[in-house]
Amino acid sequence: MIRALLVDDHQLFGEGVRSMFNPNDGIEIVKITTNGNNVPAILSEIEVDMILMDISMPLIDGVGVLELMKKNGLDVPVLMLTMHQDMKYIRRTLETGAQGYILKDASKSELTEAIEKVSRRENYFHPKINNQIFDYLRGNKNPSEGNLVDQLSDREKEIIGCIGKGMNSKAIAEALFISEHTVKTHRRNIMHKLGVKNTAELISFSMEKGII
Amino acid sequence: MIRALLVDDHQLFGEGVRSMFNPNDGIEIVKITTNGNNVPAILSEIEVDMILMDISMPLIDGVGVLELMKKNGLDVPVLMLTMHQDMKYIRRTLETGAQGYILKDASKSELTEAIEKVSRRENYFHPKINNQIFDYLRGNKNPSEGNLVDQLSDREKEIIGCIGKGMNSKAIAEALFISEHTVKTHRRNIMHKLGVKNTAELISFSMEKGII
DNA sequence: TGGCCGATACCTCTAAAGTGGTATCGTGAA
DNA sequence: TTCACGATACCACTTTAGAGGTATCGGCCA
Repeated sequence: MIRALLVDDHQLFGEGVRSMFNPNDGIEIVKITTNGNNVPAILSEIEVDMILMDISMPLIDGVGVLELMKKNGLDVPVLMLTMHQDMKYIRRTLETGAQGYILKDASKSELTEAIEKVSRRENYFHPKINNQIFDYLRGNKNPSEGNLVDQLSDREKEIIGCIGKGMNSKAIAEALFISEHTVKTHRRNIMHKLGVKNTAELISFSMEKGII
Repeated sequence: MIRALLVDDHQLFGEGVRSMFNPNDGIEIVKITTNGNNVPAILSEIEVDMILMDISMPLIDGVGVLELMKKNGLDVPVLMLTMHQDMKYIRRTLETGAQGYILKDASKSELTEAIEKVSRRENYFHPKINNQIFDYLRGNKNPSEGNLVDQLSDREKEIIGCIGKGMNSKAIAEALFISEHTVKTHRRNIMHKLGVKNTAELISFSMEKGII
């Protein structure tokens, strides 16, 4: 019997997955938490063979929980649960070292297979995200290609956020304690990186990609 | 026993919800489909008391399915399943006439209550979305306040769409066969109606509200 | 029929965005 | 220890957006 901890902020999804497995599946969700910050505490109390973890959560995201676990020296294999919208994070999470990735629209049999593999510390990647993995590996060899969004620095994303709020370059400069010139340079670099012509396209692109 | 049809592109979520209900809950998911286009065909084959429907789906979204049902004269109460990200669509879907709305992070008991109410053709609104509903109703009674979006004419929405694509006033003018002056007047009127300062805020507001 | 409003159009002027450069500094990777 | 890169800063210039007006025309509704 594989004992699994489920970390997901969607109660409905969590309880659904739990009741999906019956004893003869060889898998049991022994605990569900909606707050990733509780993971270290839970792991010190109960023993699990693997963790099923949602990537996008409000309080702390899946990557954050992974980092938290690393910091506390907790070594439990993790299967990340992602939605299509999270695809953009996959590269980030690959570096943090999850054991596998599966899409939330996978079937029960796929999930079962994934849980089994991950609990044995084998890697599992859902077929649909293979392209992302491939892009990532290729991107490492040739960073000039690949994901536009990941080319943005944190500062640049911060600037985009300000622009989206309707702030002009001067207001952004004052808010971030930098010169207006610097803000304009950032804007230019951002637009160049994302391949957009103007502010309107920048914002609509950024919102579509989930940068803001 | 309430017989329900579940429409959701996330297989895992669907199967999870299905196995969450056992016979003594009084609810049974008799069928799951990941493609909303199949709903009319399914309804002609099997009889259900209500439909649980995800809003955001790739092939056809929840609102589209509702419209499709209306067109085919199918009158089955629908409970919409929404995620936080879908909140912006709620106003749009209210007009299409779903019977209730529940968030995907609701608990099993909340879902049970919602399904029971909707199957009896009572309305159910999850507490977290009450504000949205309230805004909507207030907007209807007093159009000068509240609902900013509905003050926009179709032409104005069309202009917003063009701006979001990164087109400047000149390009929009050429595309719509009108003068650049006219486009600028529209832009000004739109910004005034929505109470935004600049293009960036216009686009981010419009995308949040689901205008584009 | 008279008034309201949306779509159209024009003028002028200022502010802001966008484009072309260059350059320094610190940090982290090769 | 170079070398690359992100964050910072500045200059000069063109284009566009934004704000102030005014005005015509056609449809809809009371």
